This record gives sequence, structure tokens and C-alpha cells, in this order.
Amino acid sequence: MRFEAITIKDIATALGLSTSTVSRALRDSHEISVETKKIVREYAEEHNYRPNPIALSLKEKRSRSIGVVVCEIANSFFSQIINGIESIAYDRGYNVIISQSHESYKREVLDLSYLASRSIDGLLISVAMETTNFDHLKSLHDKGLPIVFFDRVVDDIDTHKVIIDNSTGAYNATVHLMKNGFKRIAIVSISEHSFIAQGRLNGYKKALQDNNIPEDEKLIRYCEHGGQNYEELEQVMDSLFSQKKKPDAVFAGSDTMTMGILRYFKSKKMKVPDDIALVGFSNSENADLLQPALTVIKQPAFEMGKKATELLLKMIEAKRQDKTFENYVLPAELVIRESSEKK
Amino acid sequence: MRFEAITIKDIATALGLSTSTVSRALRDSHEISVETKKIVREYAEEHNYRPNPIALSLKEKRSRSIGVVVCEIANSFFSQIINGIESIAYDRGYNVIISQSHESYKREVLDLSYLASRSIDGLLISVAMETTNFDHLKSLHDKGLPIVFFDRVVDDIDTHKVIIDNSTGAYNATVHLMKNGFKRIAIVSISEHSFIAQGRLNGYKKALQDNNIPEDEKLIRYCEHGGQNYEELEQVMDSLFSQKKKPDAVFAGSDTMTMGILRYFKSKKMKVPDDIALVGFSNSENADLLQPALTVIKQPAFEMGKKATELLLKMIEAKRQDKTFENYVLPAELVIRESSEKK
DNA sequence: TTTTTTTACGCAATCGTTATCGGGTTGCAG
DNA sequence: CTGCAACCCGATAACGATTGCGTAAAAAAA
Repeated sequence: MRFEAITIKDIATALGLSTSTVSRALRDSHEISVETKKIVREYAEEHNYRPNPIALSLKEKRSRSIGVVVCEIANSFFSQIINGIESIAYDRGYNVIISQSHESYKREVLDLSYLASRSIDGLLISVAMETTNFDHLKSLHDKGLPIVFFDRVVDDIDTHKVIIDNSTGAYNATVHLMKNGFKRIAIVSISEHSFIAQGRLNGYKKALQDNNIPEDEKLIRYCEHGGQNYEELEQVMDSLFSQKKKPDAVFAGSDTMTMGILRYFKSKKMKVPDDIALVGFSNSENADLLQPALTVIKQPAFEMGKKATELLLKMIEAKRQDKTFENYVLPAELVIRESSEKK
Repeated sequence: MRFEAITIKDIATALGLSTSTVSRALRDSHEISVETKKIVREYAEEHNYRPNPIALSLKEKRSRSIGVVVCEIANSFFSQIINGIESIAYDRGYNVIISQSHESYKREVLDLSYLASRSIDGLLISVAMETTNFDHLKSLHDKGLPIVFFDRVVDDIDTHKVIIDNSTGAYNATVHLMKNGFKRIAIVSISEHSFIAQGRLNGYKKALQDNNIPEDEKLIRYCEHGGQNYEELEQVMDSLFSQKKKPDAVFAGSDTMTMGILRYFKSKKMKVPDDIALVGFSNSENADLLQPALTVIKQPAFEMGKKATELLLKMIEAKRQDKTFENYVLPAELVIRESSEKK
């Protein structure tokens, strides 16, 4: 606060001491007498002195702020993650600067240069779906900026990563559908290049294999933009359901897509689960209130944010940099509801 | 970035100039020769020089960051607002520091002292539902901190405010229910003390009056904690529906409560809208996918965030403080769906 | 030619804080 | 009585950037 903020200098002149003495007294240095400390502290307390964080940052060459890049704040999965990030950062006295990439590579590069110019101490990022070139991240990493990836990670940058066990999540969901009698299970996935899509696809395929159901490429579809625009999703769905042998269940690869697909079914008057079953990744708080109540794979978003932040702060505050990095994998939970029940 | 960040001093020594010359060259001062400017600029460009924002903050006595206090990030209404805030702040080069009050007065006070200690240039706040004493805000306001209230405002602090037209929103929703033939319309509102609850209640009452329906106090209920915990809501609903003359429609006063009430009805096997109609405030993106598709009053959250931020930045960047403040009122939109249709 | 003005740059202070160095006073052992 | 810690504290220099002031040299005016 610039508003008549009291500084160490003010205390010094008021008490007839030097700034260094005041500074030391407040930091409880042994080379200041007990009485002086007491006087200084009381005065500081009384006048509600707070060290100027900006001056400290300048001196310590650290901003005590961390940058966060997500695609969208207004997406329950990411807002829950941010919640987790905040909860740790707040406790440890760090600022959180949030930027959104809106899944755009260009915007992500811009965000990063902005964050770098704000001199962040570390970075938490879930890369945009569009991003296939990681030079902007590599260059920051090479310069020594502590980075922790979460959810959408970059394989060939060596640092901490916090991910969901996408494979097992997808596996469980697929097995669940098969157990409920569905035979032709389609998967609508986000961009094929993405790390996450790979994991989810692998789980899906493994589930088919383990149950001796042959893969059918016609049942595997991708949305390059992750269903951010409904039109893309609609096209993909149209092509999926214009086939002769239609799927009897759909497994949706992201929150936005799960909702989009449900919306698609409604618009086509397809009854879920009677005409078609649906299971999808989703962190919506209200999946139980949907029509039908949706079977979802729920991700521990809050924990993810917490864990990623803890790892980042550990890196930032480490005396010397550690060369061993964690690859923290969180389980995804299958919540079974109506949308996957055969009638 | 502390990572080998290039400073003005580095440029100066590299080019055999003084820091002042470099600084002025970069700021395009007229007292630097064209050639020198060119040399400096090229060198700066080449080495990707960025002025250290922390040093600037210290000098200019402003942090270029604004504080935001909301009750919950992971609530679509507020995350949409934050989205709006970010969109403006980002463009104007401001940081956004977000804190959550979780509707707790204590936490709100803590948040504010934290933000103040982070030396924010201005504050955007939607006060917690618990908060009835505003001294913490008044004291900051008196010290000269620019504040803009949004959504939940404080009447007796004189500054910019951005609110939703709660009264008209509630009025339209109530009239809509009456037009659809509902007679006993209950309102379940957030804390009675709140500014918002008052507006919504007034709209509700006015709608009844205008249609010559007598008010019935038994149909007006409050949740002190705004339905943050389901138990509170359940109790209120139980008492509402244990009456002899039961309501045939419910008007819910907040996003959380709207979802909670729908959940309540489902748990009690009450069919919406056949047994009971429901209309509520909600900014959920998926209200159309609910069972039943929900008639909601949707608030222009994104715009609200934008407008509040614009006003705040205007205050912050004003040479002299203006004494006339805007009370910006945004319209709420009634989106009609199944949950309010009589069959 | 001399004086004045302009040009183009450097010096040093400043923002708030801490670290380094140094200095004066006291107590105590040699 | 001297020397040397121990104790308490002050002056100063950073951190990176801006800015008022000073000034040498060049240009213009006298």
C-alpha cells in the first residue's frame, strides 16, 4: 500500500535509530539489545508496519509469485486446480498470476513472455492443445526457471510432472461399459498429439484387448480443438453416427466434450442410455443432476493443483537444484450413474 | 526472471555508456542522439531486454497488481467474472491476485490484510455472505485504496459499484412463473442481510403485488450460509415442504442453491416441473442439460468482471481522485426452459 | 573572436530493505 | 596497563530503474 505506508526509515527517525538497527531488531538479530528490540517491535506493531514486499523482491531477486497457465479458468476442472494451487500458494506467501491460453499456441507463447517479464519465480502449466512446438518452454526451462507440468505435460522437458492416470481411468470406464453389455464402444478424444489423449486411448484399447474385443478404427475419433467449438464436435459426431454399424456407447475424452456430446444426443433426440450410453471425463459438480445422471471419470483436480504447487515451491526454495524429478500420478475415479446403464 | 536477466547496467557497461543514457535511449528521450538510441535499442532487442517490473514498482510506488476477493473460484459465476477481470487486466499490464473468502468473514479480513501487504494498487471485491461489519473495508478505503465492489456491494462505502439488476431479474422470473399458472411461489434466498437478497426479494414481492397475489411469509426462506453446505439447505427445504399449504413453485436465490434445491427434489422423488416448478439464479453452462432443463436467471458475469476492472483501473490511473462514482447496473437474463412449465 | 545556446551525455539521488563493514564502549584475562 | 573479545549499533552499498542537475563539447549567435 502506498497509502501512508510506514517504512523502516520512518521507524528509525521516529526512534532516533538507524535503519539497519531497526531492520535487525525486527528480524530478531542477536546483535541488537533486548531493550532496543522491544522498543522497535512495539513501535512497529503499534503503527502496523509491514515490510514492503516489492523492496524485498528487488533485494532478494525473487518476486514470490508463480505463474499459472491453463486453457480456461471458467472450466470446472481447471478452476478446481487453481483452487488447489491457491490453497498452497496462499499459505506459503506466494502470489499466483493466472493466464489463459484458450488452447491457442500463439496465446500461450504470449502468456509466457508476459509471465517472464513479470519475473515469476516458477511456472505451473498445462499446455494448450494446439501446442506441438515446445521451444518457448524449453528456453525458459534452460534459463533455469522452475517449471512443473500438470495434466498436459511435455514429455521431453525434464522436470516435475503431475498427471492423472488417464490410462487406468479410461480402462475402467471402458471395462465398465463392456460389463454393462455394450459392444460397440466409440471413443471421442481430444487432439491426437496430446499426451493425455494417448493415455486415454491406451486404456481404452487395453480394455478392449483384455476382453477380446477387436479394435475398430471407425470407432475412434479426434477433435483437434478438444470440442472447444461445438461445430467441430458436431461434425465428428455426425460422421461417427452416419456409419452403418453405429456405436452403442460413447466414451468422451474431456469435460467439454462430454457435455457437448450429451447436448448432441439431445438435439438428435437420442435417448441416453436407452439409445446410446455415455461415459466421459468430467469434473462438473452437477453431473448427478444431468439428464440422465452422468457416469463420469472424475479427476482429483484440487489435489493436482496442490501437489503441483508443492513440487514447484520445493524447486524454487531448494538451495541447489535437484536433478531427480517426480512423475506424480493421481488416480481418476469412476463414478457410476445412469448414463451407462443398459435397460 | 532472475535467470541471467539482462539489466540496464549490463547494457551500459557493454556499450560503454552510463545507465542513465541507456534508460533514456530506451524511453526515446530527445536528449539522446539518434545513433546512440539506435545502438542501445538494437543491443536491447538482441539480448531481449525487459525492464525489471519490481524495480519499477519500487520506484513508482505502484505494484501494477490488483487484488480480487471472491467467495469461491470454483463457482461458475465467479470464475466467469474472474475471466472478465483477467481479460481487461491482462491487456492493461496488471497482475491479478485472487483470494477466496469461502463466505467467511474471518477469512475475508485475512485476505485483505494479505492483499494490502502485497501492496496492491486497487481492490475488486464481492463481500462474503457472513460479513456484516465493514470496518476492514472502510479502513482501506479511508487510506485511499481504490476499491470497486461487484455483485455483493457495501452500501455505505462511497465508490464504484457494479451490480446485477437483481430486482428486475427476480421480478421477471416470478412473473414468468405466475404466467405459467403457478400460484404458491416460494423464494429461498441467501442471507437476509445481504444487499443481493434484498434486491431479489423486492423483485419477487413486487411481482406478487402487481398480480394481486398476497405475500405469504411462510413461503419466504433464507439460508444464512447461502447453501454452501447442503445440510442447511435441506433443513430449510424440509421446513418449507412440511407445511400444510405447500408451494407449487420455488424460486432459488443463488447458483449453489438452485443446484442444491434440484438435488433436494430428486432425493425426495419430487418431479420437476410436474410436482414442483423451479427457477433459479444460475450461471452454469450446462443448465440446458439438466433434468429437467432448468429455467434460470443468468447473470452477465464476464461483463461484470470487465466493467468492474475498467472502473478500477480508471480510478487507479486517475491523476486526481474523482468524487463521483458510478453505480453500474447490468441486466439479468431469464432463460426459459422446462423446469418452469406447467403440464 | 567571444559569448551564448544547444546537444548529448554522466553523476548521483531515489524507492525500501538487508548485508557488509566498521567503530565505539565495556568487561576481563594476561 | 594493555589487548582483545563481546556487545550494540551506524554508515554505506547494493538491488534495477528513473530523473534532476551538472557539464563538456559542439554549434550558433554576437
